[in-house]
Amino acid sequence: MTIKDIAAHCGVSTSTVSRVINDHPDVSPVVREMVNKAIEELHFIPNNSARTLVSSRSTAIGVVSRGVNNPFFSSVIRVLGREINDLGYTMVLQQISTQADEIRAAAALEREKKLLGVIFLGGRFNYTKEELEPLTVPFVCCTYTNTFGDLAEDEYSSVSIRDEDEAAKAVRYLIHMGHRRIAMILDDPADFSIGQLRFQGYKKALAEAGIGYDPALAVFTGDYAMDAAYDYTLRLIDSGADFTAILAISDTVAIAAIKALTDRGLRVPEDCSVIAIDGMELSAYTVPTLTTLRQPAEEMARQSADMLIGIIEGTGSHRHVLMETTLREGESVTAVPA
Amino acid sequence: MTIKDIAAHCGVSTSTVSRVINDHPDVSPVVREMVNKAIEELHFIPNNSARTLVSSRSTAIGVVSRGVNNPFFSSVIRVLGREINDLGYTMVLQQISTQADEIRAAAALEREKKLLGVIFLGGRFNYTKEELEPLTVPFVCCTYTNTFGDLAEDEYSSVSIRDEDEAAKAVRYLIHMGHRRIAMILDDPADFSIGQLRFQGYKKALAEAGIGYDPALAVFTGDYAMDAAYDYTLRLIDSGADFTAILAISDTVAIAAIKALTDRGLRVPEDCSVIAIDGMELSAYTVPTLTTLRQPAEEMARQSADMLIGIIEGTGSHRHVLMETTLREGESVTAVPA
DNA sequence: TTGAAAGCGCTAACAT
DNA sequence: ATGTTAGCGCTTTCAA
Repeated sequence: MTIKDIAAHCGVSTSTVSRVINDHPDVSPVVREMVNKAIEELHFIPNNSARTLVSSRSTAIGVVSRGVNNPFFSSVIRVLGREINDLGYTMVLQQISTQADEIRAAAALEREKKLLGVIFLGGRFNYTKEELEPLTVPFVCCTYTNTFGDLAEDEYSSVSIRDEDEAAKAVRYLIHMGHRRIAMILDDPADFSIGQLRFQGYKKALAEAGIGYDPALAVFTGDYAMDAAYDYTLRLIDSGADFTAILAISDTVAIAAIKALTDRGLRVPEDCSVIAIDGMELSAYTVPTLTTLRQPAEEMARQSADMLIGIIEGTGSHRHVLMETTLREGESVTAVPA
Repeated sequence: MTIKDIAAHCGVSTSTVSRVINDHPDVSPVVREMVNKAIEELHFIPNNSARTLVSSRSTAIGVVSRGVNNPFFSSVIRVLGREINDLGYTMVLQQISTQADEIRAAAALEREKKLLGVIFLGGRFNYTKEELEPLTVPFVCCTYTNTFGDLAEDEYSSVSIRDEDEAAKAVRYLIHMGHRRIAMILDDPADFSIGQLRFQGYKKALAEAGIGYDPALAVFTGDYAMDAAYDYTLRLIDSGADFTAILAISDTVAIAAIKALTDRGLRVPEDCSVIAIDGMELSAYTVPTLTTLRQPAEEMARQSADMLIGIIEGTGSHRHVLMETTLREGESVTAVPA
């Protein structure tokens, strides 16, 4: 079943059928109607490869997700897939490890799959112009932005939260609840990524409140793995450090931390409060439920896809969207007895 | 940069270049070497669309995942993506709701994207030959098999666990621990799917042990959603039903159930034991950690992809692989005091 | 408004 | 072992 069959069936030329398929003007309503009916009846689906070949224009949009075990990304990817499909494109998903280079991966993918654009999930924040040369299609950073790099604002798009501010917000909330000895569990304080920004926010909020930063309360696990988060929290406790609250960089890290606290006989939140940033569904059902700053994952995904496709179709331009988290109060934070 | 440029650069014909690219024999080592070098140097990447068009053979493998919120599937999809890529194919992912028809989705995808084959995640167990006619490429059912349908064994592949047996195993474990009043929380006892099979296993194990099946202890939530699981568990408790243990159909359902028990002042496992089937990483860090039958998600994904590609490449044939779960003992099950 | 015809980049006979 | 050639299904000038 090809465009030829439809043409023959309708007694018109293939070009006319092509025009109908591509919504070109210059086709009489009668013919258009007829062709559309034939397409419908004969269940004709245009050959994507042929279209791509001749117009050298695919429908592929790449999604490069770094840090494979992040459940937060799962929901983002789900929405991304739906949105990309609904708008008539195809998602090409590539999941790479935290160690891998997302730019290289995207550049290779771009050439192989003729990508129209790329959405990055969980990349670094310090891209340089030079580094990005191999990538010739527009891209949007989803859940982060190029804080530490030298990219111009109009060279890329981003959808993110103010990581520094949000972490500060979490700490302020703890301080508001009377906590002053606040630990933080994160991957890496100097990774030019989310960890670094949130760590800055943590220190900033402490400073604001006149609380000195105590390195003994900053725990660096190297990644977002739960086993590491658990182990390092145990060490923090066993070190004899004095703290009444913990800010965890993610919900999963928080859950592991709560487990560690519990296993050492500390009650959450009575002996130690725990707050995180993410807001995954599951953490609303843990014991205790997690108090967390909820990122609007679905909305961020939708915006990313829409923006990229807008740019691809020439109807939009590069923008930088900042979203807000919302505090989802659970049972893991309590006020410090005066 | 096309095959022509390479040909010109090397002073050979395009067919020779094509042969090198496609690893055909009949090329002298010298020429092959030269062409490969040129490809390398000129950073040539063959145009996928042209290849697909002319050979009417794409590299696309469809993955249709039903039941979008299943975190268990996330890890399966991750491995699927990696495996499919590594073997030189492209994963086309389509996530559909539990209400949607995976066969229709796959058939549409097959035509649009010229799929070579399909991997189904979380489909129904009762396909009929007729129903599958629109799907003309080989497929494998991952994490389930066509127990209730009329497909011949050599018409499809599957990688699954013995759902009935595994559920029975879980119940036997509880019985072994001294429990006799055992509730089960599942989606639907007659969905021709995992729920139905595991429910049968539950009843079978009870019968074996001479324990009567009590409908008051079977909770049907309609789906795998955590909020429903939570609500229905509350109702179970509030109904005054008498039970000392719960089998949950999945880890997430178990976590929601534990939350409900806890919120009603029941301690897990002292007042009620909970066991589940899945074995996601996160449930090893909940309070209490979940006792669960771990499904080998990664291995199941790998096998599914390898089998399908084997069939596509003509080196394998349809098979039905059954995997075993392993008991991951957590803290959510305890023996009933004698 | 419509049709004829020239490719898009590649593969696979078929020749040589 | 290598080259010649005819398309794959579609879009897009260009001409009518």
